[in-house]
Amino acid sequence: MNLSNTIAEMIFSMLEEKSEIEFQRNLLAQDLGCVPSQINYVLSSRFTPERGFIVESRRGGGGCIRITRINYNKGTLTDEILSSVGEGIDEATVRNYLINLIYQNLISERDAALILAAAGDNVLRGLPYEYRDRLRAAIFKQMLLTAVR
Amino acid sequence: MNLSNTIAEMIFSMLEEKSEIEFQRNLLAQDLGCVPSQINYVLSSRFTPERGFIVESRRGGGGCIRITRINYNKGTLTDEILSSVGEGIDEATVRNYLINLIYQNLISERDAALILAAAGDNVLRGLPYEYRDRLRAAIFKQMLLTAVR
DNA sequence: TTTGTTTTGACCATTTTTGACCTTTGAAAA
DNA sequence: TTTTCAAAGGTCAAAAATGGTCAAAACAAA
Repeated sequence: MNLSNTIAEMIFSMLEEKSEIEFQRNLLAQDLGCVPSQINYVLSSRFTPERGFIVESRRGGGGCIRITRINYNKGTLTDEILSSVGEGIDEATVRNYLINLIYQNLISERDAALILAAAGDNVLRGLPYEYRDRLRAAIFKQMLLTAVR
Repeated sequence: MNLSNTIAEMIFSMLEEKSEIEFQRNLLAQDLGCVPSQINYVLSSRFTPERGFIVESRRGGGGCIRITRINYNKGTLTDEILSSVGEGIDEATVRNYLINLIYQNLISERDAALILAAAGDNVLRGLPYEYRDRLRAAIFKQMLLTAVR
């Protein structure tokens, strides 16, 4: 077993009790005997939106990292969307997903409108082509998680 | 929790009773066990116009600091935000506006969470620096319009 | 061997904390 | 009335406290 898995398991188990935890990166790294940046590696490789986690952080004095585990039922549309939307997605596909999500009562029409406001071409057209669908995917996943929370 | 947040909370709670308070910087600093200039730091980082506060002060003997909550007429805040957010905006400023909007009951905490999910650095960090704040402004405005509609 | 994952560390960014030095104001002294 | 000075508050930059990024090196899997 490698270090990263150990760290991940430790964090998972913390998240089993509470769905939201907070810790200091440097302290945790010290406890685990690893360099601080390894914490980031574990977070970005395992605590992703695709797996239902929201990671936030604050720097500076009193800074910390917060991880929230979002509970959604396995096998639901939410689950499927999060795992199948990859690096990029276009607006039409987002719309289709939204229609489905509303139909299945997983999000409200209002939520859908907000998601489309942020992830629609209207706003993203301001970006160079290469970034558009990638950013759209990131926004969509993050917002879906937040909405389903 | 850091000192600045503690100080901010103390001031917030004073402002809960009256919408206008006055105090002496040095006395407050002494009570809190911090250097006087830290009060200024808290004021300028948390009691900003974006959050709906006006800070005034008088030096010299009998001097003091006065903090007032801004009163908005219905709809004014939204208009004001929309017109004052220019080409770009950073995350801290968006957060400040959101706090104000929630306090004024113009949007729900849930809406604010959704807006931050889309307009936060978490997602926008994937963009080159030059596009970040510009896109954030676009997303924020578009979502705000959708949320208050 | 090739390719993907993990580990490390040097360097970067952000936020908070502190302290030295500056400005303004009112009142007492001249 | 003018001068002086103590009592406020303000500014700014350096230091401290956190967390983030990125690429190279080490390792593992195919």
